[in-house]
Amino acid sequence: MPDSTSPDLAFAAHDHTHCAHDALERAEALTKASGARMTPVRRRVLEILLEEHKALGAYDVLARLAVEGFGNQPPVAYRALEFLVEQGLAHRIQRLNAFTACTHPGQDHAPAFLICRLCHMVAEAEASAARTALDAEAARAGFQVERSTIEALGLCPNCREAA
Amino acid sequence: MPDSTSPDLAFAAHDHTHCAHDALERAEALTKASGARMTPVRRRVLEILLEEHKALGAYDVLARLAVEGFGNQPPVAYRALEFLVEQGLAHRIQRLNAFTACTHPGQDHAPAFLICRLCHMVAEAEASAARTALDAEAARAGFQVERSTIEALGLCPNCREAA
DNA sequence: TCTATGTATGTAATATCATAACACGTCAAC
DNA sequence: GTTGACGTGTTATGATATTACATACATAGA
Ligand SMILES: [Zn+2]
Ligand SMILES: [Zn+2]
Ligand SMILES: [Zn+2]
Ligand SMILES: [Zn+2]
Repeated sequence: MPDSTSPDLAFAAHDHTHCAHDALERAEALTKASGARMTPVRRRVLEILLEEHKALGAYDVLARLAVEGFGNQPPVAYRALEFLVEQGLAHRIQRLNAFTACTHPGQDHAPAFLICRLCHMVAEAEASAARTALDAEAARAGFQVERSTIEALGLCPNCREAA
Repeated sequence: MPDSTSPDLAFAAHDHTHCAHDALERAEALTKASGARMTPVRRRVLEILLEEHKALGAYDVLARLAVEGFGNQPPVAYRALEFLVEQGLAHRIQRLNAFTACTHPGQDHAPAFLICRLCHMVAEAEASAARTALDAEAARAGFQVERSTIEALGLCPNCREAA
């Protein structure tokens, strides 16, 4: 996302090769800067997630890794995914038990996710207004929010038009 | 919730026996009115969920059912839970892969959930403001929201005070 | 009443998602 | 060159969820 006021690019036609390549470069730079180690497995998992704006299950990722000569046991995938999530390079989608590459690495953010129920594309959306409303409502009950999950299921612009 | 402007009772000290009994009665009335069949398994599952303001996994529910002479295979629990969710008598908490009894059956609602990370209590909170913000942000991306999940993890008033 | 129909329940088998525990390899610090 | 931190690989297991099929039960016609 170029800035916090324009909608996410994921659903729009775009040069995805560039989009993915760019995200990977930013990831390399970020990990280098933070001292985190971007190893071959981790890089490859990120590349796999970046292939499409969709969410992949850990076992889908694992299958891809396995045929490429990496380990083929679940922890191999889960650990790399966990690393990416910790580094803010990927997100976990609770609703799908799956993971998606972050489209704005480096911008500290807690987005909402827009999940198309037809084509399964996933986009990030600005969630600060929704979070503010949620935190306020929680506060009325004396509850202190630490993290929140905001995920929407529906129709992306493309599938909506097709229907 | 007495009305949509007061916070959820779940975290507050209250006569829970009455709270649960009342919810069960409303559930009976609602299903009767709608023609849905409140069978023994389904009623028992709702009673189990109503015992506490917490979320229970399907297998926890199943274990309880099994010792009481109901079936002891997963579909027994999952089907009853699915029924209750469809009827608006229970909710699924995505973050926990678990289910909780609805505290306002009959009021058509799509609440947010407040999940205490210490005592594991779950309360419902009014989510319309957050949803409105989310829908608006989604619309900017051309996305049409059909359902959304809003769940907050944090500290309930009791645990917050204790800490 | 009998029987047809839809719905609920029970069960077996399997699929899917996730983690614990331990062994081994690499690399940098000392 | 030993130590310690970290990453990877593997085994085993645990946790969550669904498919498929058989059986029981309610209720509505005939
Ligand atoms: Zn992101
Ligand atoms: Zn779509
Ligand atoms: Zn109560
Ligand atoms: Zn608490």
